[in-house]
Amino acid sequence: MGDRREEILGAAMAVADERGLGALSMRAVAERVGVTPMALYPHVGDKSALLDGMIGKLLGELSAPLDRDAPWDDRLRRSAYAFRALGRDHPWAASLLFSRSAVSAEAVGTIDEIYLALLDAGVPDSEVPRFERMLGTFIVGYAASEAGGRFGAGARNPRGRRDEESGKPLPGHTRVAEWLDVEVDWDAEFDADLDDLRRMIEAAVAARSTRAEHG
Amino acid sequence: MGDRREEILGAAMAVADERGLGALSMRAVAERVGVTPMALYPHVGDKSALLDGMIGKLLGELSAPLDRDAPWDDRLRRSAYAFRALGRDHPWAASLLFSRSAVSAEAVGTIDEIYLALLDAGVPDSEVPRFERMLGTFIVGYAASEAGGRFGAGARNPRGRRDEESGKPLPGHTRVAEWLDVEVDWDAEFDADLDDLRRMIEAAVAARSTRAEHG
DNA sequence: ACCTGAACACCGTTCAAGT
DNA sequence: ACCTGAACACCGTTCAAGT
Repeated sequence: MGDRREEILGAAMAVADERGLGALSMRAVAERVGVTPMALYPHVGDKSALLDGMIGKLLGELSAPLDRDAPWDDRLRRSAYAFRALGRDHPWAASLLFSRSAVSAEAVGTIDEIYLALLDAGVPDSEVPRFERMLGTFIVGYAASEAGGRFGAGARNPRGRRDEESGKPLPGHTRVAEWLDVEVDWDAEFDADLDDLRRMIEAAVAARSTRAEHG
Repeated sequence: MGDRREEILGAAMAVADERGLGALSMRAVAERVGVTPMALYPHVGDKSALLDGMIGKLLGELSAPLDRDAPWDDRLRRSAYAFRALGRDHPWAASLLFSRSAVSAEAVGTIDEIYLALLDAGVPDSEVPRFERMLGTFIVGYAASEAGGRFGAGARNPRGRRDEESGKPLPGHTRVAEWLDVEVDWDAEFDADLDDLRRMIEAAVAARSTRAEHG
């Protein structure tokens, strides 16, 4: 039934993996399936729906590692890793994750894991959705930055202390110049960011309980 | 000289603003300028270069509000607002910000403001670039989520306590269910997120100075 | 129910030619 | 130096027709 659909989505993902999102045409997918372009439409809808289907399938395969006995921050970290790995294995997905809110529909299992981790951390119920959105924004953003090239090498350090074109002085760049030329370990940076976010969550919990005591 | 180029980039931005990125074709831009499609190429390069030029121009216009006497967190907040406003006024830009590392080249003034704010906050020089990337990832991600629909309404709360398709239980969703149906004030959420990030920065500074005392 | 083939209205980009 | 016009190799999607 949805068998052919699954085959088509798989073919589309393979095309995107191998040749990029720009080469993903209905015609290319059809050729890979061994069928005429028009034969795709009854199964996956038009191209926009095909893209939705692709990220849906991808997120559905994102297995949430249970292990509910592990500490909340380990579980959170594991979910973050899984997401980033997904963006690394399928760069075309990173940009799509922002535009298709279908995200939530299929990633609902992973989002539930994050809710549970935040609850275990002591985040009040009312704040859990916001923190999930915040962490999700950062994690998806990090994956998209890597995949898309926002963390471009070298481009960050304008040679010298002023912007070449405008001649405007750049005192901030000057002060941290020595740290702009170092090669960045993106795995380590992601870890450091997650550490800071974990501490942020702990601090939010602590602030809340302090307020409760004095209130 | 670059006069015509500027005119073309302006026309391209107008087309994208009015009719979306999907309707941005070389032909549409050319028509708006009152010229043949091929006349664009010497001035802005091919379509990929045109897109680079568009976000370059946009980011160049992002005026960094100086006011260097204001507290560091106010300045940081103002930069964050400016960026989000940009994504709101030009939704097509949000997705492009991840893929084009040209970002940094033109936004270098704003990045310098953020460096200075972080330095004033007491962040050690070596950590400033990482925190800037982290904040930038979140801010651009937030703008992209809004523009692209990742923060989709309603889709977040699977009706009931289980995923309809798989039948898997969703205990996290169940516990926070009442907070998933409330209408979100995205301005307030952005403010709350920035507050938490500010506290995160303060905590990082405090942790560092404590370590220095005991070391 | 599922697929094909021809056709339509678009693309980005090339090339040779015009002034 | 700057632009045009015709052409090429693509797109997504329609429609009527085939089995």
